[in-house]
Amino acid sequence: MSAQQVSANADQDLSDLRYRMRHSAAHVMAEAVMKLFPEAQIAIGPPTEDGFYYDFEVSRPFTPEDLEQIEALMRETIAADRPFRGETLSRDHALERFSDQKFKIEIISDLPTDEEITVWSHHSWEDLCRGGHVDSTGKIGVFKLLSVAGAYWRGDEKREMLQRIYGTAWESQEALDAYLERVAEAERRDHRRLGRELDLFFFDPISPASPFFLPNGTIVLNELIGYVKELYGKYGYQEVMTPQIFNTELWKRSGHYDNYLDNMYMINVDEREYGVKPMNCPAAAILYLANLHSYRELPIRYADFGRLHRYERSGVTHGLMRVRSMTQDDAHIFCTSDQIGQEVNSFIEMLEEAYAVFGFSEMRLALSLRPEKRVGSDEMWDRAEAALEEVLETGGQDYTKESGEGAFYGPKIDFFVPDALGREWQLGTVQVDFSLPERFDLEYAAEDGSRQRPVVIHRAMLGTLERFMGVLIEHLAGAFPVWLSPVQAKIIPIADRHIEYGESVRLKLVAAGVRAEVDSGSDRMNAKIRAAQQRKIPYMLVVGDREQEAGQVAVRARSGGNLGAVSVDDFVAQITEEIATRS
RNA sequence: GCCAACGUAGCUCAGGGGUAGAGCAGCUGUUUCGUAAACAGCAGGUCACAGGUUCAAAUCCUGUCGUUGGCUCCA
Repeated sequence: MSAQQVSANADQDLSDLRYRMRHSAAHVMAEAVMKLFPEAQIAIGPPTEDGFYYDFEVSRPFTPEDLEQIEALMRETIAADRPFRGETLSRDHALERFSDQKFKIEIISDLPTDEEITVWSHHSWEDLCRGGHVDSTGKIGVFKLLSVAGAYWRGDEKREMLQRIYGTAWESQEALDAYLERVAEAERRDHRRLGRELDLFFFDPISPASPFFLPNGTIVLNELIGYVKELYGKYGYQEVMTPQIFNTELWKRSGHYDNYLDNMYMINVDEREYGVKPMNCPAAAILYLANLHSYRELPIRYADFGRLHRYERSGVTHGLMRVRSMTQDDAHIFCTSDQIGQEVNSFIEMLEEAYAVFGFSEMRLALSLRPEKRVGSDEMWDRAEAALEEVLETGGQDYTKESGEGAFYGPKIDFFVPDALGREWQLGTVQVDFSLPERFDLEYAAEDGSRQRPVVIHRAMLGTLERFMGVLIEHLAGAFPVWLSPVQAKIIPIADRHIEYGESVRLKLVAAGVRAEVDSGSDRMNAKIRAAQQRKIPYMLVVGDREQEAGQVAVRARSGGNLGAVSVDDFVAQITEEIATRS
């Protein structure tokens, strides 16, 4: 066996141990809850990525004091080191055993009749469970209860709201501490905190869930857009601009009025009803209709950075990650069905080029296939799904197929990237649409002179730019590469007599297109350096007598350390190169 | 939308029926300094908002708004 295999096996053993510990901890927690709340109805309690939870129906919500008591009881059970035992029961026997537990009865009743029913117990407490436990409660390791949250029974918002207790369990105190440290680090990377600290954006209740971008944040956003536009030049897109508000007629035609009205902001003016756009696609269709199109023109790629507004239910918004006012690097490609493959391929190529620049390596791809409720013929779906799948297969990317998850109008590929806490967010997406061309009666003149229906591909590369910026901030912990940094170089005069020289350095940098500022305050150099470090400014240029004398700047990098003095011209050349190459 | 917690100065937070507090940031002055915090002073508040209880409410109660953690949702 190779060393690699040994370590792979060790990883497997450890994750298996954690699974069993956490699953066991959930049982022990449920036992403790039942002791304190004998009337509790217990639902389910699985292990998770970092811990475990268990859902309960109780007469009142759990308090922090309850959690302490539950923890104390759990410690007793763990200290008593009760062995876990499994047994197989008949269906009737199981129903009888859990006769006062309505959720368990529902689970048993829903099991296929030929399924074996197993019960796992430690000491006198038992739970319906397919198994996967440590040998005894003493082997549960180090655990901690974390929080209480509401959760619907069976994830259905029409069913009972249960109380879920989250906990975490690890094989050692060190592993638990490391986990808690990871959580603390994630908090330090939280884009909402960094957004305030770096003066990027803020929120105000006057427009809930809608970010206000300060000058610094606007620079980052505009740099992102500038980069996307650069790629658009290379990949053959044309930018367009479309209105913000449309007569309801448009939304009825596009299907949004029937399918998306709950998420739209509606306006009544002159006794007519208008909708603020939540998506750009219908406007793209109107643009397409403005002219007759020949097959020779296709594919037509219209890029639209229009601002969108969606009413998101309260409780689902989250910093920049889920907002009500947003901009996407959205585009609509009008092409023949034969061109779907190459268009999707070219899009993914562009996306990978861009994501590599941002250092997103943990991307996940999902291919979402036809849902039950859909438009278009089976033959069209066959072709579109096959086209997307072929692109993924030939591209060699890992991806998961998610059946039934496609949009009603066509299949799609989504690109997910995790935030600081490991929660995944969809950024890029590419979606084939058979519906829009039908609804808007889009046509092109084919080679034989006949009128044909084009296909529309909706695609967003960075996706919603607000969300992209949020994920990017967490990914970089706020330390933007030079090209994205709001301030690229901070000039730090050591004493007041160096301000004038510092200003001359600034002018040279600004002339070269560099965002540079002079810190002309009366703080000591050390304090100015500290302030610049905290702002995560990539370069600090210290100027004192020596530099002024020699026409130099003493360069300090954000990453720490004095890089020594170089001539102003050399520094300008170096930083402009770094900006131009987005390195 | 649902369950829960939270909302005090620009930020981070203390205070919890009887005069509104700290640190950082800001402003003013002094200091002019060589690679992560000089010193002093000043200013800063409808304690989210609206009702109620009380002699008295930032504090207790109710409602509203917002935020956070989950759940549900997410073309």
